[in-house]
Amino acid sequence: MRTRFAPSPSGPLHVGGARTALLCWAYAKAHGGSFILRIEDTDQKRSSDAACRALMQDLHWLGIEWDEGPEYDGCGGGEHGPYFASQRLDLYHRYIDILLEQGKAYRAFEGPEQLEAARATARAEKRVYRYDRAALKLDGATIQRYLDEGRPHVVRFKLPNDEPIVVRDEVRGEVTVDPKEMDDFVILKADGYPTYHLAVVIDDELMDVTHVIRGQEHLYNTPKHVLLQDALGFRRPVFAHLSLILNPDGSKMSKREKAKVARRAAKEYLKAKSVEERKAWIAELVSLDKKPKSLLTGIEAKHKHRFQDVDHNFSAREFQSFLEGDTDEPAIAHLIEDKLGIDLPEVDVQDFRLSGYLPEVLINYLALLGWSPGHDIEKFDRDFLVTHFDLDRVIKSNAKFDRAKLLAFNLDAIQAMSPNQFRELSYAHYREYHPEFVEKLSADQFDMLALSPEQFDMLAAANHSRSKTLDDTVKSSQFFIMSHDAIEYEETKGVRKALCNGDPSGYDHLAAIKPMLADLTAWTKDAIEHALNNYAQEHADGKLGKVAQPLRIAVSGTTVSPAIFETLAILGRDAVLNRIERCLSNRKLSSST
RNA sequence: GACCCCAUCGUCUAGUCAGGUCCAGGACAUCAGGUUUUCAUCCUGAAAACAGGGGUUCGAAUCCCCUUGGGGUCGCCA
Repeated sequence: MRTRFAPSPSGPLHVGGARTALLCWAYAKAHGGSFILRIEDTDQKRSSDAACRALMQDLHWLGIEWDEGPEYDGCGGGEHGPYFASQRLDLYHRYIDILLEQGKAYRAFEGPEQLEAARATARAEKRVYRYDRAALKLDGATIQRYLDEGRPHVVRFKLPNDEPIVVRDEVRGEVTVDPKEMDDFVILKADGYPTYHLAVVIDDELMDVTHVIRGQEHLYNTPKHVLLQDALGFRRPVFAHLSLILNPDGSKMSKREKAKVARRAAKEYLKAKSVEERKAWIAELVSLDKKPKSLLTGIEAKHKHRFQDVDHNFSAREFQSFLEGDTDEPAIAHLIEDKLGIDLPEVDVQDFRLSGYLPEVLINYLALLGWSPGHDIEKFDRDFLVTHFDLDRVIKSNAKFDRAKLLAFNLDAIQAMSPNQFRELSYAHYREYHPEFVEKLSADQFDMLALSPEQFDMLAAANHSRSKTLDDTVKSSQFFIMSHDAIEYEETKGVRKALCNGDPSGYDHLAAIKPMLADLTAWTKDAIEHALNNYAQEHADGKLGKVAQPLRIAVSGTTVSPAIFETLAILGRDAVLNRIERCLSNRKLSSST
């Protein structure tokens, strides 16, 4: 048995697509069959090589390996190629000719504008638009004349009769469709490319695909495919239509979700700004977008790893229309994300990869979102999927994507790692997606740090238990790599309480601890721990919190950091003393005002 | 709007096909306690659902019908 995933390479791989691919793969593997990747690049305008590569990268990252298809890092190959629809044009035309000859299809000369006008009229009259078969009534001489003139035209499939079409679907049972609900659909476009319907039917037949597993949005296409298969004398594969993945608000999961969040943040940010400031800000974003991605640094560097359809080069006007909600262009949303330092909801596989989710966790969660193994089992790996997956437990209803649950799964997986594993994965992640972080860690106060040394081990270890994603450390460790001057002390209740309350106050403790730390013979975690514990015992009723919190604030500016002993050890003595001093002088500043 | 699909805690689901063992089980989220040098973890506990209405049946979350709600499709996109 053979399954296939047949995406169009027109954008990043969406989690919905990833799940379809996953379940196709799992089904094939569970039944000892082959899984095929076929690129359905029949839309010349929207397809791109970059998108295709990105797609394969994402599938590969997820561990969904195709036995046949385009070759990529050990995947692909096979005897049924080519695996790009765009390279199979002659094949499609062969079948088009047959259909034409047998009168099962016909040429139609209406242009897109003409059809759109007819649709608009139908809409205005509250009618359902169906193609009126005008071209079918053309006589042979006219058709010949049009062809001689070189008029652009499409080929339409002629619906054979009025018999209801019954499609057997493995998850939904029998689905019956009245042909009156359909019309003579286009199978060959004016540019000579087939439509999806024709390509998919021919490719599935020629590639011996036995099981078609795809999203529910294709359910309504199935009768068309079945009709085509019958007309061409092809066998009918088994069909299974998966339910959809929805946003938390119930809408179909899409780029809209990102746009919504980015738009809200941008509006919030721009709210208090003057017209001039707004213009300047937008101009800056526009220029940022124009920069070649390879030159971006720092937080902008994330762009490099995020595949986007094209280099857009937005104008200020396009930006405006995004803000007004007229477009949901993800590239603009990401520009805002990077500029404002906000987090957009992940919807594409690459988003999750960049956010530091583990592929095996995403796979687990995605599988669970369309299938259930029963027996209250919900944590499982690839092998389990392959041994247990079957179509009979595929879920019929749509599911909302719950990022909180995914995060919880990711946390569990990270906590289950050995310290070594976590360190290695973290480092690989930083190097790939946060090179500036690694760079700074190895410079500045950490001049001793290169690749594996204790300092980094300590940082990883100190963050392991508090990480939900591989990215968490980067986010929460910024204070490590900041220059001392850049540390700003938060003006929050917690900070004030820890620093000012009590007698002695946090400031007093800091002042007392500073010389003690300066005199420490060895700057190690154990030595620091020993000294601070002793101090707390003698001067703070044994309450470590009394000294840990002021220290934490002094070195990080906030009340949150890894465990204090480790934090100080990683930071190094000079940095710690320097920052304590800064914090203390800040006291003088605030008390004088 | 037309056609089609779907319907158990806030969310994902088990249970539905073979009606009783289900005053409905698990997970995430939430809330309350506890552990902890902060955050995050971790531990304990609580609250939380068979969409509504009709049937069928001794008996229905499970079968049938209607209503309601949600989703999909209606492209020379896939």
